[in-house]
Amino acid sequence: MAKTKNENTEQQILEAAKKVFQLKGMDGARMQEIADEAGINKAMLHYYYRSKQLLFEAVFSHAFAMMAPQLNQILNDDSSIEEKIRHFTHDHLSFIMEHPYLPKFIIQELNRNPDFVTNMKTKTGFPSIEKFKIQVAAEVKQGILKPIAGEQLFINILALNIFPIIASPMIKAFIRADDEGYTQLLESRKTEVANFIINAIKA
Amino acid sequence: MAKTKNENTEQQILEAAKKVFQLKGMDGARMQEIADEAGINKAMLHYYYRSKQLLFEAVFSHAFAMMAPQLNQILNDDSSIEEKIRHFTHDHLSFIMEHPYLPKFIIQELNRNPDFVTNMKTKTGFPSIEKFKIQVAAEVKQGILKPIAGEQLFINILALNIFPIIASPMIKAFIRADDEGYTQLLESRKTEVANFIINAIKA
DNA sequence: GTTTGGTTTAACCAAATGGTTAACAAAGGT
DNA sequence: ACCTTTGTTAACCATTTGGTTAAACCAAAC
Repeated sequence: MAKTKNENTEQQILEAAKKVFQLKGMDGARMQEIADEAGINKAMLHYYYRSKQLLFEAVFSHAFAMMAPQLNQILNDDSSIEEKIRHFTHDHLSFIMEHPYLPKFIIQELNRNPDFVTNMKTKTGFPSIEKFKIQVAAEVKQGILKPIAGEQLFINILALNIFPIIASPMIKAFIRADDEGYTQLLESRKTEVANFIINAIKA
Repeated sequence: MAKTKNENTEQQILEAAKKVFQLKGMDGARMQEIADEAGINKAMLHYYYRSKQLLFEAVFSHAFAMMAPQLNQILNDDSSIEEKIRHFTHDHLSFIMEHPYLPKFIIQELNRNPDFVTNMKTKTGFPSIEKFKIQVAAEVKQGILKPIAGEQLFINILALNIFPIIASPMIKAFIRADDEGYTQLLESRKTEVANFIINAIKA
């Protein structure tokens, strides 16, 4: 059997599909463009992935799988809330600065088809917020933190980290920054966001 | 001239286009669907708006025009930073809770075509952050606020308000809330977000 | 060296898409 | 009454879209 090229091709298709889907979204992506990007015939896409929908789901799952472990870091780690916040904001912002299309893509496509999240929840490794909520409640009771619900704190952390990435074109316009200036602004946030949050919640 | 229906029709088209474009985005929207939604013939869309692109731009401008005044409230009002934050977070979150598709739509389409923001910047009424920056610097110097750059504070305010709306499907999944539970969570944020921010920055 | 079975290609297809056209209807102005 | 302008419709059009097919290709098994 001819196996020389095949493992390669399937991977090449996935890489090309990631590129195109994450840049243009499901609706804006064209199978022909993915084929061109992969340097192969359009029929090959269907040979390996049957349909646009299935190829898209492969890409989406892959993208989601890259984000999930990051979240588990803050949700299920054993350090204190303050330590978690300092580590997570820094690491996570560094990560999405290098993959800005990941959160854009996931959030956009989840808005397009909210039912999609149902599939995700069944998958193993889907982040659970339970432990984090208990920990926050405990530290509030101990007087370490000002009263706050774990959900709200979690949302705030994500918001402060992710929003500047997904809304970058709009924010760039507001603050009149070029790409370099904006990168520098984000660079500052790697430490400033943690200070901001901790000031907000520390008793 | 036949005017009986016309003023009506053009508006009906715009309303239908808003609905469809804001729900599905430029790429996902179909001219036929907009025509159906408006209860008219597809040719009428082109009669009044020439092309999909121009109809889309009409919708986008309209959407942006609804958001801009809200931002000018926090950027150019004359009250103190603390007062601004309390008023803005409450009013703005109330507003986007009633129009959740507005920020989703604007951010999604700005990511699809970042050059689009250039057109917006030239329009009158495009929010400027200058006054806000000066005010923040002044209050920091007076010792009212902890040191923070105006841009960063502005980003944080927007992030805490807007992110929970645009990422709602994802967050709903994380915190395992149904629609009602999520609405309640957002309802709390109308006052909690202001407290959070003010705790973070007040000296 | 021929068979074998996965791989790759070019040509093809039906459906959908944005857009156009030509005819028609309604309304005013003269 | 007649003509012009504006609004509306149904039929049509070229192109693009995701998807299919049948034949060619090619490395290995026999």
